Amino acid sequence: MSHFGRSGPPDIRDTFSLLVLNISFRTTADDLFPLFDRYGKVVDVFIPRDRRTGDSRGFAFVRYKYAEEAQKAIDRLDGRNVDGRNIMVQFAKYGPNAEPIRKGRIIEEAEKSRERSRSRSPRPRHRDDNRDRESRRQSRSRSRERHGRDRDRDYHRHSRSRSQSQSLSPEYKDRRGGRDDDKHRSRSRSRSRSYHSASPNRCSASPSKRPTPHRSPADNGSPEKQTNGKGSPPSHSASPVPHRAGSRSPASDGKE
DNA sequence: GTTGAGCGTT
Repeated sequence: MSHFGRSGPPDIRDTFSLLVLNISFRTTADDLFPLFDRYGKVVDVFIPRDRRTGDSRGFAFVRYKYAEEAQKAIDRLDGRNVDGRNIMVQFAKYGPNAEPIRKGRIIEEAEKSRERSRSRSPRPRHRDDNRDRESRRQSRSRSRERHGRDRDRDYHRHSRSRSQSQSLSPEYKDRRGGRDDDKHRSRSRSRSRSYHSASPNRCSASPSKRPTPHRSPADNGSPEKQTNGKGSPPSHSASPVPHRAGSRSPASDGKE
């Protein structure tokens, strides 16, 4: 029972994946198994680890055999204090193979055909009510990236095209002299996490609305204006020598 | 020893 995630996925044919977030970094699958297993039949528990360090990322995946048990576990374990941290249990949105998951269950072709006219609603009894989930921590930490686990992906992204510089230095913004626009740009601090397959319903945005607002051509024409106008690159520093109170020289360094 | 948004492996 302690070999979760060591032999790969056992069988995700009809298993419901639950995503457990906000778990302690010390929490292991073995610790979550008894907690979730008491509410239903847990098929497997997996906690993604870091490739470099191998530490837990802070979230785990619990696969249930039945959705009803999974839902019960969510309602029971969601917001529960585990290892000193309030864990958040919810249905997984994406599958291990980048497959879309519906209510924690991987969408299969067979099921899609079945939706033609079969079960009206698998669970029409209750709806996802945001009772105390809304009380989840609003204060999102400013530091989304601690070590840079997305660094690998961003690294490649930068190589392709960094038209939209996510990290805009304040100095660079002053150079352009357009702070107002920056504010708007700062608003859309989307992580730009383009998944392989996004939900169609969510992508049903108006075509007229441009998802990627390009900056005004005027800004592009004169992205930066140097007061000197000489065209000196900003990389060059204007203050070469940081003279100190007693500018010591190698020639007269004999005395302190 | 630390961190704290999110979506997964043999």
